[in-house]
Amino acid sequence: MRKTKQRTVILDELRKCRNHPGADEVYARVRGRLPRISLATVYRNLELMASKGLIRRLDPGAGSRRFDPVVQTHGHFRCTACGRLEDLPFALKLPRPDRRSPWVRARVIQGGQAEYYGLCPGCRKGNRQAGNSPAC
Amino acid sequence: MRKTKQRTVILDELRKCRNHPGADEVYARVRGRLPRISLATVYRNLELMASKGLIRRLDPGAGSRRFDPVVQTHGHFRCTACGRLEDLPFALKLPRPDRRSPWVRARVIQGGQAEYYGLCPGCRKGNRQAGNSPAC
DNA sequence: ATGATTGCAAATTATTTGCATTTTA
DNA sequence: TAAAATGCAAATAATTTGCAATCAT
Repeated sequence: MRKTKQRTVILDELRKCRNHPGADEVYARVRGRLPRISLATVYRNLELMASKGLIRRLDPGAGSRRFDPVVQTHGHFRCTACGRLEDLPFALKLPRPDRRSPWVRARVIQGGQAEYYGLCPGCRKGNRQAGNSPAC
Repeated sequence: MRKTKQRTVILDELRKCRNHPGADEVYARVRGRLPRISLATVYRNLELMASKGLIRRLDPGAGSRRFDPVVQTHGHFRCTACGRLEDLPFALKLPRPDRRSPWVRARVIQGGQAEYYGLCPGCRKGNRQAGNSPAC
């Protein structure tokens, strides 16, 4: 991974941000220092740095918004290779935020969700293609 | 909320799915029973039912993929009104999955993440617009 | 009858890709 | 000087919206 001006500034701006910004916001900030940078470069570098473990990508790596018929809170497992999302076979609950805390009192906590990620049985074995067995 | 054939079938198909499908997959399944349904109807109904608490929407409600300069696992809080994503001011860690479990042994668990969601201080007070104070 | 809901098509938004041109190591 | 990275524009995806027609209450 070569050191480029763009990469350096993107990482630097992201680090200055308390925001967990999206690519569009990083782009806006970086443009203040590198007016000729392109949005594609920002996308490419964020993904690259995330894949190298230099930064962290939140939200699903690919695909679309998912829906769950089960409303009750429960944990999930997401395959980073094929995108499959499944229920955990064991209970996983987040601690209820302490209502005494000023931070908590300043907002309305409606709920929470947690997920593990990694490779599902199929992708672990090598056939790591998106859309592995739709399995309904 | 009126009872329509489309709505009924969408919910029914979602419930038959162990998949946590996206709108596109629900659409594909529903079309088997209602060939003339439109994708827009599927999107509208999934969002509507989620807003009514009939089903659950996973993944961010709006906006784009987010990045975090801090690689170390930590929890987040997401505002459902303005989309703001912030770090929790307290530690939140998921239990390490039990390696004895066959389910766990069948996959590679790379990590996990957890978030609470609700209303941030600004949106709680009523000025619930997307993009409230970029705050960097 | 009235307002909610639909289908369709077009519009947005988010992200990715092809390719000729730099740039870094 | 070869491979990697960039900018630009065009291509995909994913999601939303306007609107006239239809349906549920």
